[in-house]
Amino acid sequence: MTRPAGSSPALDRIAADLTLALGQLLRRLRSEAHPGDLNLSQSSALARLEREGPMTTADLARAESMKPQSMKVILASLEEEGCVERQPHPTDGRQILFVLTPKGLEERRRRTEAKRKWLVDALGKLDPEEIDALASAIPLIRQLGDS
Amino acid sequence: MTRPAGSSPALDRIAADLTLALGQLLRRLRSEAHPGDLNLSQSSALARLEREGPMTTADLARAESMKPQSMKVILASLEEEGCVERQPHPTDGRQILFVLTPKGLEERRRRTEAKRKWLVDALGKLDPEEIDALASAIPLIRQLGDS
DNA sequence: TATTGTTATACTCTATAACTATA
DNA sequence: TATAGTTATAGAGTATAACAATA
Repeated sequence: MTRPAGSSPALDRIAADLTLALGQLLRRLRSEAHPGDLNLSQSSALARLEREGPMTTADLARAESMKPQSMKVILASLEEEGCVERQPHPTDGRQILFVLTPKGLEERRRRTEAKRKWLVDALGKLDPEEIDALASAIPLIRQLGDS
Repeated sequence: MTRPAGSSPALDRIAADLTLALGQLLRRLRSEAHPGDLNLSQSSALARLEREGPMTTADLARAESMKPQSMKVILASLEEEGCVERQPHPTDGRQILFVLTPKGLEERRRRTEAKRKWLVDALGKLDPEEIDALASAIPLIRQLGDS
């Protein structure tokens, strides 16, 4: 937006700067959460179940760059609160599909509200072109995470 | 870049998408670290000392959105490895300034290398315009974190 | 008394290792 | 035997609370 294409600093520098900016924003976001709010991993898992439909622990773990044992803990907490439910796998008796419940959909909205509100306020302080530049970068960040 | 200004989706949607994308990239980055590598908080603290010069625990904690007690743990680990050193405050006997050492500079480079390399590779898969769009967004992400 | 830093303790998130059950 | 899931345990990272020292 503000800089012509081709004049990008070296990838090295971008990588370092992105890492630092990312870490800081995440710590800041976490510090804005209310007690009882969902953490990033929980809301990310719910969001993925909403986007992609029922998934197994192992598939969710892979998608979220986690070990299955770690994802199990997250799913157990979500299950206990009624945000997800188990569903037997149609053909493979070993596998268990997890499904997002209507309550899960609602809880995700409600218990990420404080972080969302803080971030929306922070975004509101940017210029429209800056917001647009940031919005354009989001799919790219997601693409990096999927690499 | 690819979308004219003014057509941004609601800030709400941007906030939610950004949060998810950041969380995923963070988990992915962490999973690429080698044993013994610095974590995001440690390297971020070192980077800040490099940029801004000697700082106190309390100032660093504020800047990094942490409690002073938490920052103390991070500084203690860095001090033990010789990455930072204490320096008495010239006028206030209560305060202790932390200074980046030459070794700290070198360790930060060396022990963030795996994460950096993975991210540089991932960036390399993007188009030049996409890299440029991402680079433009980094100062904005940093600005959000400072809000 | 207000502020800087420290100590002690606990909680959250994620990992490794060992085990069970189905394929 | 390979794979999905579970259980148990441990580690990293950060928080809260109580304390000490200087201002």
